[in-house]
Amino acid sequence: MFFHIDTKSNAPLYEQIIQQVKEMCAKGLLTPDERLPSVRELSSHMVINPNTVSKAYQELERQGIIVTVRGRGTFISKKTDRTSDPGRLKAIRESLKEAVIENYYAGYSKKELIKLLEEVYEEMEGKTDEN
Amino acid sequence: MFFHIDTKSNAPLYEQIIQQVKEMCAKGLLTPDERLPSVRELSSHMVINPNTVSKAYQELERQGIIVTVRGRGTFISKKTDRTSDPGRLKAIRESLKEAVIENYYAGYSKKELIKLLEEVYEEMEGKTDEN
DNA sequence: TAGGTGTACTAATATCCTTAATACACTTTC
DNA sequence: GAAAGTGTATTAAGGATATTAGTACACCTA
Repeated sequence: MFFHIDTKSNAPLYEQIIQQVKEMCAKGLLTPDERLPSVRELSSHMVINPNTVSKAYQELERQGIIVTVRGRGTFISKKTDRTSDPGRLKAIRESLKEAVIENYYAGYSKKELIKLLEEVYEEMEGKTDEN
Repeated sequence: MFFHIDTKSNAPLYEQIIQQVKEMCAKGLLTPDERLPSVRELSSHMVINPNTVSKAYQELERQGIIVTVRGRGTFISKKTDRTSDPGRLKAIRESLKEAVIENYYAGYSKKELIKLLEEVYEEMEGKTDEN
């Protein structure tokens, strides 16, 4: 239930934590109301500063991913549909756009790119085959 | 044939230039052997430092997107298939993974995500409908 | 009360981004 | 050859961000 640091990455530590929490939620490895490690616990385990962990948790709360309760800890939020949130849609399109550009330079076809997306999707969802 | 700065973005100026050059190549708005604006020309037009433009061009050359010729200028490289380049494939998967995670929070289905990818793809390629 | 929670604050350091000014090597044109 | 245009290299400075360190506070639970 902890995270790992990629020292080769240019991404800040607090963003690496954010990314991994979101990824684990999407994968179902973290479920609503589940408790995250405390700030001090996680910081000492990752050998980083408590402030850095706190910064990550605060940003996750700002995004609605987690909820913090003073004196008790931080917990995964209940998932609410946000299909009407234009910001989320824009973020998806932005990521897909980057993928399409990289795909252009890689030289794969449109079909192959879609197949790749399906692969990544199934790795994430654990091969549930609805829709 | 110039680029625009998004002051709201946290992305560094030189990365915004890189992104836009790659996007224009993928869209076919920049073609092989076409000449880019000179470092001084672009920097004065964008009202930024020549060093910043130079940094963007050097990174683009490192990625094989452009070629610089001393005393002549910088030009778009000929496109070569890189389907065997594992780095490119990894970059694509990474972008797709981010899209899938965002898609999880947005609450769209797998079908809808694939449809979104097709939309973005066609916006890029100008609706050529092969494969 | 004791120990665990998240939070706030100030200070210091390191790294990155950007600008500035100058100089050099190369190519093309006249 | 001279002039003007190319990309590049260098040093210096300022600003923003990321990270660490140390301390203190407010809250909850046992």
